[in-house]
Amino acid sequence: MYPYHGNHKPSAVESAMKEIIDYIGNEGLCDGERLPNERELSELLHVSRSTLREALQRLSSRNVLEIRRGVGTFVSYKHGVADDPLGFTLIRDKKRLARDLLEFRILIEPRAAALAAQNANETDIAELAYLCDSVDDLIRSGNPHLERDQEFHTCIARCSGNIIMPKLLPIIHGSIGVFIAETGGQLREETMRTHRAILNAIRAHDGTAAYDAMYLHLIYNRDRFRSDPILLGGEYLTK
Amino acid sequence: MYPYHGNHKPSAVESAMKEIIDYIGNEGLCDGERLPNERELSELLHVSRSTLREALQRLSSRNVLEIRRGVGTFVSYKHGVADDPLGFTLIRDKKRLARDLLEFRILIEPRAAALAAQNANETDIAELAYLCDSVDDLIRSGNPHLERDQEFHTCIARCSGNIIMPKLLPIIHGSIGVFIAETGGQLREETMRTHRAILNAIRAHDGTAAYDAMYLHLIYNRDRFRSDPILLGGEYLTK
DNA sequence: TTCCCTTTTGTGGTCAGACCACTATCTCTG
DNA sequence: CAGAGATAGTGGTCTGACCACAAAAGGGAA
Repeated sequence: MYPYHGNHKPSAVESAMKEIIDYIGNEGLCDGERLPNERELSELLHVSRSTLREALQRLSSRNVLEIRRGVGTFVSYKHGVADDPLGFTLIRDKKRLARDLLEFRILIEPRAAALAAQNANETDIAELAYLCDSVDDLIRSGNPHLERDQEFHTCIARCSGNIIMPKLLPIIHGSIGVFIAETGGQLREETMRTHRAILNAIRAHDGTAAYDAMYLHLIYNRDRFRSDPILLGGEYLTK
Repeated sequence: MYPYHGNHKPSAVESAMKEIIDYIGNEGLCDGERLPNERELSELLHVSRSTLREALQRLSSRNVLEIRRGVGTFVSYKHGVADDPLGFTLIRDKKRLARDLLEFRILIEPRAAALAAQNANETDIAELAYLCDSVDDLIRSGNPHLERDQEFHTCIARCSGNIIMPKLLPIIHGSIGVFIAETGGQLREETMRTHRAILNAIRAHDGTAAYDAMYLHLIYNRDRFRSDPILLGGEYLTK
C-alpha cells in the first residue's frame, strides 16, 4: 500500500507482496478461498520459497491472509485477527494499557452504534438480532460467550458504514481479551439487558438511543474491571 | 502478546519472538538501540537464521523493531511506522477508504485534543508550540510540511494520556497520506490559524475549546478533500 | 592539510534444496 | 459400519551459500 512513502527500490519481498495482491485480484479470489501452495506460488512469482513465505507472513500479519499449518493459505477479508498490529507488546504498564483500551472503546463504540442505527438495513439487523440471541443463549447455558459477544460488537461496527471501525475494533477487543475473563455473576444479566437495548435502538434507527445504550454498556464493563478486575495471566499487569 | 488466545503449541518463530522481547527487556535496550546482528542473535536464541528473520520481520511489522538494510536492527518504541497494519491493502474502493479515514479522524482527534488540554504539562505544551511554529515556518517558506503537521497531531495524541491514541493516529495519517498531497493555496492560512487555535486551547487547559478547534480544523480538511481532492496516484482511487 | 573517490567491512536480503511436523483424507481391518 | 492406521499434501524449519546495500576506512590528488 505504501511504496509511495519512501523512494527506496522495492525489495523482492515487497514486489512479491504486491504480486500476491494482484494475483488475488486477477483470479477474483474471495474471502476464504485458497491460494496455491507455497512451492507453486513461488514458481509462479519467480521468487524463492523463503522470499515468498516472508511476503505471505507479512500479508497475514496485516489480516489479508490466513495461514493454516498443514492445510493451506487462504484469503481473509475478515476483520482483525492478526496479533498485536498496534505494537502493544512492548508496553510495560499493562494495567494502564487495559484501562486505556477500555476508555478507547467508550470513545468510539457509542459513535459506531449511532452510525449503525442510521445505516443498518434489514439484513444487518437480522444478523445483529441473531448474534444478540446467540450471546444470551451462551450466557444462560453457562458457556463461554466472550467471542460471540465481540462478534456482536464487530457487527455493529460493520453496520456503521465506516470501514475503519470493523478493522480496528477486533484489535482492541483482542488486546482487552488478554486481561479480562468471561463475564461472571450479576453482570451477565446486565450484559443481556444492555445488549438488547442497543439492538432495539438500532432496529428503531434511533441514533441517540443507540449511542446512549452502547455508552452505558461499556461503562458497566469498565467499572466492573476497575472494581473487580478478573485477570488472566495476572503477571502481565505488573511486568 | 497473545499466545493465550489459542492453546496451540507455540511455533519456533513465536518462541523466538517472545525471546527477542525478553532479550530487549533483560538487556534494558531502549528506543533506537541496536540488537545483535542476525547471525549472532540466531545462535543466541538457538534457532536458524531464517526462523530468527521471520520473528524479526513480524516484530517489525508491529512497530516493535526497525530493520535497516545494510545497517542493523533497532528497537523502536516509536509509534506507527509499519505498513498498513490494519489491512487496508485489499480494500478496492479507495475513495470510500479515504473518506472513512477522514471521518474517523474527526471522530477521535477532537476527543484526543480535549484530553490533551486536560492532561498536558509544561513540557508537552512547549513541544506542541515548537511543532506548531515549525509547521508555520515550513508553510511560509514553501517547503513540504505534511510530515511535521502529522507530528503535531501525534504529539497531541500523546498528550491525551491515552496510549492507544499515539499508536493509532500515525497509521490513520499514513493511510490518508497516500491520497492527499501537501496543503495548497488558501488552506495554508487556514491550517496555521486553526493549529494555533488548538495550541492555545490546550495551553489554556480548555478541553471544550480544544475539542471545537480540532473539530473545525479537521472539517476544513475534509471539505477541502471533498471539493478539491488533490490526489497522488489517482489510479488507486478507481482500482 | 583537505577533499573526494575507492576499497573494505559488516549488515540485512535472497537463494536453493533438504527434511520435519501437522492435517485431512483415504484405506484397511475388526 | 466404526475405528485405527497409513498416506499424501501442506506449511514449518534448517543449512549454508551468495547478493546488495550502507557506512567506515584508506589512499591519492589538489
